[in-house]
Amino acid sequence: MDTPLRPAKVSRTLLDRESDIRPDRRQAILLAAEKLFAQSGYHAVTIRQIAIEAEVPLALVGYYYGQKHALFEAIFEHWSPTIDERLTGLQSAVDADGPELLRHIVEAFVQPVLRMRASAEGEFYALLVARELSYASPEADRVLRRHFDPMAHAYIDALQVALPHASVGDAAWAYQFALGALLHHMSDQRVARLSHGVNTPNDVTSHPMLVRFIEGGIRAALPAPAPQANP
Amino acid sequence: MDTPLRPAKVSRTLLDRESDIRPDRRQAILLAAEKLFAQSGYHAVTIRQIAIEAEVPLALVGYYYGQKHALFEAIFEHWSPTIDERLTGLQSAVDADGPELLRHIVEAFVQPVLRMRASAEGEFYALLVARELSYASPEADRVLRRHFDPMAHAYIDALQVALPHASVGDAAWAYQFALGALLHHMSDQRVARLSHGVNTPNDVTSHPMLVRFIEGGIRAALPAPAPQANP
DNA sequence: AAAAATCTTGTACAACTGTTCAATAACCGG
DNA sequence: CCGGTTATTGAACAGTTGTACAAGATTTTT
Repeated sequence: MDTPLRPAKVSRTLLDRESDIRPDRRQAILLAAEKLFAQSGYHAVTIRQIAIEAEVPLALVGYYYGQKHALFEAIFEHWSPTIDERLTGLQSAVDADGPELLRHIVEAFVQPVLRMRASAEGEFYALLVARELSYASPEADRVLRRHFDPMAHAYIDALQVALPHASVGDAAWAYQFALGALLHHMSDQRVARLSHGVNTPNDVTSHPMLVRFIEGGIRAALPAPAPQANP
Repeated sequence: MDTPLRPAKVSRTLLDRESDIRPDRRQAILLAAEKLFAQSGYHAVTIRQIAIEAEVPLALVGYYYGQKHALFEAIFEHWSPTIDERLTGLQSAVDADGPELLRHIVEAFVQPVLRMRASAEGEFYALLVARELSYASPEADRVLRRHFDPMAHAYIDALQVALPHASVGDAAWAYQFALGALLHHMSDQRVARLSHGVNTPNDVTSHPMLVRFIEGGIRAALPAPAPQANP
């Protein structure tokens, strides 16, 4: 029933020497699970596949993470500091205020995710978030409520600061539209095909386009009396 | 190896009497699979669950549809006429032309899907499309290429007609952003929670907001010299 | 009514699933 | 070097999975 929760690291004298003496197989399992879950989905991946990808024996997966759904949730627990970073980044944008507040909010919304998707470490986590959290499964629901709902509320509140005439409902709709554009941009693999090879999935020129799309979309969707003074 | 492909209906004398004499268990299986696949995902659903949902014995699923992936693809084959309808709807919008062409294209893009999501028959199919086709699995890839790529190309071409200064790449990015907003709006189940109960998933007031979001987003994302004459 | 085609069903199987456990090895502070 | 903790491993378990098959029931055609 009770599986060893992070039993190792605390008793090691020198964490720096870990990589010299023994490879960190705990993290290897987490990375393998992250990659495979992102590529094929939670239920399509077996623990044996994860063990093979991580190059560890099967039983070690259960030793470190217990049941399969605990391994799934451990991935999001591992990345939860990045959510705090996103929240502070949003807070800076809101505190700065100014006439271009909405654009700064959108940039704080989009850029950390795009950077994560482009990095080698965060590539599969970004894919995982985009693909796997849309289901109404108990696992996805728990992850959403625990890790992502607070951030969503923060962005919705920020949108209302930037657009005072928008109601909570309007801001929530706008957030949902923006989130959809962002998440689909993470996981889409057709863009090269559909553009006849012109676009590539990680093309940086798409980043400012996505920011303008979301900002312009929000301005057009919400009934704003006068977004920029023009008397 | 070879399973009976639609063996029944052709030999029936009166299709109208079918419902009187015997229930259409073939369609019951398809509907059950559609519902369960949409709710939990392809790999999370077992053939036994489908059989129970359809109230048929287990072996009947394999009798009608063969292997599991064939049942999955049969769902999209069943709905393929709706894609033709969307294509003709887009063609009408493009043919009409006029100064508000972009808005009509966006409406032709959004409205059939929203209507399908709101209907009792198409509810789960819309969910299925939004959730299950983002993976790089062989099944999803085949469905995308066969059923959805042609429609995507048609919309990208239409966007270039409405915005002559946009390149193929620009139009493809815009289509991807718009598709993301639309698909996430189909599958999201947090909107009530995030809006503190103000919004509901099938609230019709969100429809014009989504249209304005996508149209305004495209206009802002793409470098348009003068979308509306204003000398 | 006989024959052929189609539909229905219980049952079985081999492969795979997540999970557990006892035994062994490695490491640690003392 | 020694007890105690942690890590590692192969093996096995019971349950579930997709799929196939033969036998029977029903309908359609001849």
